[in-house]
Amino acid sequence: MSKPEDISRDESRGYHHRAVEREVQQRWMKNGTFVATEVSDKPKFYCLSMFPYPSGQLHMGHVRNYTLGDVIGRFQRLQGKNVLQPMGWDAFGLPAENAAIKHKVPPMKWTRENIAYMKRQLQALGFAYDWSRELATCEPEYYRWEQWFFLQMFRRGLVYKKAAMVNWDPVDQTVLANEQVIDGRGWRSNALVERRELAQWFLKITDYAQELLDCLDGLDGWPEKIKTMQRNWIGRSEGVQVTFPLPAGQVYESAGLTVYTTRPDTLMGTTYLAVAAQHPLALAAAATNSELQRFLEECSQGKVAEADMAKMEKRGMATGLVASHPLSGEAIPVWVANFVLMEYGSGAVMAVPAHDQRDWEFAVKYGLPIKQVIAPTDVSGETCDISEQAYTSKQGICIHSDEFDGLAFQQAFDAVAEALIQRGLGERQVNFRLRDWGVSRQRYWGCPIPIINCGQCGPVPVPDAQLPVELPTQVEFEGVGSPLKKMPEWYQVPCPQCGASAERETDTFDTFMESSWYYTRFPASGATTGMLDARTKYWGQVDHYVGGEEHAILHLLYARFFYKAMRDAGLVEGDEPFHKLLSLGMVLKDGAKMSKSAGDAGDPQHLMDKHGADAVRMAMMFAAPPEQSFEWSERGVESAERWLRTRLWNTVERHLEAGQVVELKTSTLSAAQKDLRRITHETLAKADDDYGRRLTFNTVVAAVMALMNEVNRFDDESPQGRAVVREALCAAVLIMSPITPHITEVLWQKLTGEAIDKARWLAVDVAALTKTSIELVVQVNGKVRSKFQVDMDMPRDEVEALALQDENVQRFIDGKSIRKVIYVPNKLLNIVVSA
RNA sequence: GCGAAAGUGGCGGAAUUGGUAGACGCGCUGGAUUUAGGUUCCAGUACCGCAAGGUGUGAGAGUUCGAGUCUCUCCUUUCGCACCA
Repeated sequence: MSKPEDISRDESRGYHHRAVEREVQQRWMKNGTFVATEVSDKPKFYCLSMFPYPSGQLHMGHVRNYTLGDVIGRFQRLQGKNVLQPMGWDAFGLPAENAAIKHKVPPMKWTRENIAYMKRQLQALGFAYDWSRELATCEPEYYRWEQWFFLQMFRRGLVYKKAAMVNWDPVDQTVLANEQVIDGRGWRSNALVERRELAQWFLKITDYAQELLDCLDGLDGWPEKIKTMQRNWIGRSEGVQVTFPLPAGQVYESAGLTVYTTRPDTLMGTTYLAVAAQHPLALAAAATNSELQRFLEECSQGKVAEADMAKMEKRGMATGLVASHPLSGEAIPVWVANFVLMEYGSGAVMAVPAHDQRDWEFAVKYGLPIKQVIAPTDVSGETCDISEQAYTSKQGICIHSDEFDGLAFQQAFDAVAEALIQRGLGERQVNFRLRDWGVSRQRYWGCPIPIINCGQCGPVPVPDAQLPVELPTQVEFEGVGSPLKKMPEWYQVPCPQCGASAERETDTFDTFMESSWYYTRFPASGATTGMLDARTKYWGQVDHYVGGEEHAILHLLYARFFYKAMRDAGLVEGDEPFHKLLSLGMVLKDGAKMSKSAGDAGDPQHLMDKHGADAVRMAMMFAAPPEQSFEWSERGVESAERWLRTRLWNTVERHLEAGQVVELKTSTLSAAQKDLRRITHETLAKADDDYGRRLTFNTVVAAVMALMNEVNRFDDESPQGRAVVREALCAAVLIMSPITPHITEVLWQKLTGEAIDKARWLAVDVAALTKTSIELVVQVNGKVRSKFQVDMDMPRDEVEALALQDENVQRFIDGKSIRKVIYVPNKLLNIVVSA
């Protein structure tokens, strides 16, 4: 047997990642190995990783994301599935504009160059993508269908324009969606967000709020965490809309003031009403009250982000108006309060200070009455002291509420609602926290909104025949605002309806639009006569979607909404776009998230050059389970390369050098041979489960390492010994192949003479898993005192007798009486003795 | 404040159904090979203890023959939400 060091020093036979990876990647490209077709008798498997923004170069977060996706896709190939794994580019977005301003590079050129570089990196990492389906969202042949579908939604009443208070990012000079505002700051610029009023296009995602909520229950393949976050975001609540009549003759002439409450059981405790500063009633009252006018200005025009309002002191002012209680007729004063949101409900609330903490604080501050109408029951054991804080629990019964006294929450809810309905002053209502999706952005580098604004006809859709509305790529950048607004040659067009001179929308879409439907376009790649085609039906739902947990709400909610809208337009089948979702933790470096927003990007290129793509992929998979965030350490890559070279490659080489291998005869194996064979098949079974069900690839690597340790310990050059080793090596290579596809492709060829593409996952030989003897653990009072080998399925009394003879066991039971003995067959015997 | 998840050696992590805690790897220690460094190979490596043995999964209780795993209280960290009426 040759010594290992001989192999590692032999330049011609040793593992050289560069040569191996280049050769294998060229073979894949030449053979079109990963080009997917719709003609197959295998079950389809659509495996998708969230496409990247082409920022310039890959970072370690990309490497993790795409390796995990690739491992899943390649494992499914081995399982005999017809796998589609496409890749594309989420190519619109702010960094291209920033680069244009900074380096005087046109955004299209900058973006295409980045794509070219990052594509080479992805190819060097050996991902099994069908590159024939590559797409970039900034190309007109992609976004023309986005414009087309937007107009479909427009015709179906899912699109509207309104002047709205928007989150204005003063640094990026753009509008942000609520989801893009984090702690009052822009999600990308981190600038303090201001409030501004602009005319905006909106998509009616709220039409689908209930369905988006309900369908979450059916998404068994999604992490509970993500579903919870979406549920909270949608924020469904059940309540009652109550109208407080307004006596005539006041400055605000209206029959009543409508509020929304989830606690109609506390209606009798209402002591004042509060409206938002933007509420029409407040504006009317302010018209004759300059003090109030100043207060409203402070509330609305103060550059205050919504999220900051939470920390603000509660402030308010009486409007002078008085409403009457819908049931008791009592006079109820109307106040303006800065904590009431115009955007939610009706922009007005009934204040019940005894049972709502905000109302309580406000009432205490302004000396408003506090009337308790709910009392804790004796059973609940709760106490309340209204002078200290509000009693907000629903565990209690009504008091001081006339005919409702004694009712519990749900009874009181129903009874009050019924009383209001009968008087025509209320109705049951379901409310959502979710708001419609504002999709207009005052940016250049995005998909143009296909609308022409005509002075006569209003907003007119661009006719389908004129799509796409192409974004001009020859533009001047001055740094602030959109260049489109300075290009009359582009925006001045005749109205498609009346022919009068009109202007194009110069706003572009939120880039979340592109990523809301790209997964349906890969199957229909290149279709020129429609957004999608029959191939979309073949590939259907994405079977496994892989991406960062930071997209839990934004992207995943929009994509679900789009899919339902596409379904209702007859474009796709099914209700949900993503069957299973793998939500990745982040790759951290010195505590910072490794992604585009965090500066230091952690370019994997030098690691790939030095240690090879397989080593980088393996180190990434071995570091931690997918859902967990972890701090990246480059040391693991060196160690992965060492393992691939010394433990895997050299061991296979050594085995092959020793010559031919005879057929394995499982019936005549020695005990040691059976042991190795058992470990081989245990490893296969574990890898199968970890890859397919648990999605823990770190433990797959660990199991193969343990198997190879066994192979290296196994010293048996007999024909059957070598046959058992051959089987172990084949298993190790095959199991590793989704993670390290290059080296394993070469080794598989060497071991079997066949291409690994033709290989199927090895079947576990159940017979090989059986043991003839096991190590039995003997405990005394739960502490391990002895271990010995016994025959499998040895009867209890024999095991017990053996245990009681054991010297060490005797020491611990000596002089004590045995109270009971627990026997777990083939595992453990616990002798319980008294002191 | 509310909600969710997580706390295991020097480090990353394993322990899947309540049954031997620390798999696998990194690092470290010793040895071999080497002119030397590196590479590679072998051995050791939770803590205390010469040993027998004892202790040990954030802290404390509980259930159990037996708890990293289940229950309760608390602490810490991370993430999400945050005047949503």
